[in-house]
Amino acid sequence: MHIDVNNAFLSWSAVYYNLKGSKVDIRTTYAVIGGDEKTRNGIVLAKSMYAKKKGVVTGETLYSARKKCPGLKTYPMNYPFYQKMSNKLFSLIKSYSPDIEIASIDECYLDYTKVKNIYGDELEFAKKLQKEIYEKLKFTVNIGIANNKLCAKMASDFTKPNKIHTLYNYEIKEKMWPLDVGELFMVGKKTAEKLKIMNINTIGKLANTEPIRLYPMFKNQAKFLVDIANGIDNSSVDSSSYEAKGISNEITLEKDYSNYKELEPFLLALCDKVSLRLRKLNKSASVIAVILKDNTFKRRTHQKKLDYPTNTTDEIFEVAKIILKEMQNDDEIRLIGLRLDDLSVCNIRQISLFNNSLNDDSKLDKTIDKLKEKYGTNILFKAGSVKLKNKKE
DNA sequence: TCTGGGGTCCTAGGACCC
DNA sequence: TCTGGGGTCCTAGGACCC
Repeated sequence: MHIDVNNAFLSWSAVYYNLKGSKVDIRTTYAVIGGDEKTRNGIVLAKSMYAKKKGVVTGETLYSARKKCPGLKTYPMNYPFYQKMSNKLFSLIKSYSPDIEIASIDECYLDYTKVKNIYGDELEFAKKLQKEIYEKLKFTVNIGIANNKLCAKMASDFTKPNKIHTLYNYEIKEKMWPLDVGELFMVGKKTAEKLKIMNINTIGKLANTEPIRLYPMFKNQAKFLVDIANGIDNSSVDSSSYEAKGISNEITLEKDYSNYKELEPFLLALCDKVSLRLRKLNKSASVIAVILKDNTFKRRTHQKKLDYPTNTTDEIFEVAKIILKEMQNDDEIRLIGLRLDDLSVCNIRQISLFNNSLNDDSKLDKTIDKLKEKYGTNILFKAGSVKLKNKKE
């Protein structure tokens, strides 16, 4: 089964406002959860069914959404509350089976095969679960039931909200093949465009294409694409706890910068923020990457692999500065980001790359981390950095 | 008041090694 | 007398997801 929260951010904000005593349920109004336009974050993150009916789509600018839907109300994102609701949802589902794979903040897979002999018919169980989620947590979910994860995921997406759909192997032809090829999970915009050029417009058409025909355009992806169009997926529900492979933070700047020196304070703030997250995970990173987006929205990344993993703010910043310098050109920079990869639990201390002394920044970092935990992340920040707004810790 | 932020995985090319 | 084959690691970019 694939369990998916309907309009997650919007539903959860609706729950939040209702808990705060609001008489209005924003799910029944023309509403979106949107970024802040003043900080150049003005896009739609989630929409109500009403707004959707007016043609509002996720990812579009608030400006464009308002043109489609006059009177549209926008509400800010409340990530800490979303995380709480997410945890409650998964705890509830886990009370029936530990065999769940959390796919994102608002969706998970449940391996029902292993508990079917306890709870019985899957459709009946899904109905009960859906009802219980609504009664206890006050939001609706879609549930997809199928023989594998891919088909369950496809099924949960059929019609919304508050629906249960099945997509058993024998139903693939009838229920999935007529759909537009772009609807297929893992077929994004670019792939759909290429397939349509080849006159492959539906999932069914893709399912009945010889992989060899796709090979020139898709190389090793060819067989995969035909497989998923046939509903073939042998992956299992992986309930092992999630471990990040890399962590990053990025910020859209309040204006474009062409002077790279002026970007350094932002870079330092990012190093501070990401390395704090890294230390909270008790990990070190050995790949440091800087991400830049220019005013034409083109992204560039550069990275460096270190000889030893590190998690100190200063070391990461020193490397990041070098990378930033190497990336310098005439671009007008709109966004800057920092990513740490190749994470390990290795805590072996090395002699700092940039100081000849054996100074131990890790002690300083630890002390600062503790202060931040106690008094809030904004209590202390590096003199050379700028204050970042806390969106997501 | 134009266009977020956080992730994963794959590919292709170059350096380097034997 | 003219140029292999196999392998790893690193980097940059692109595709996908929510």
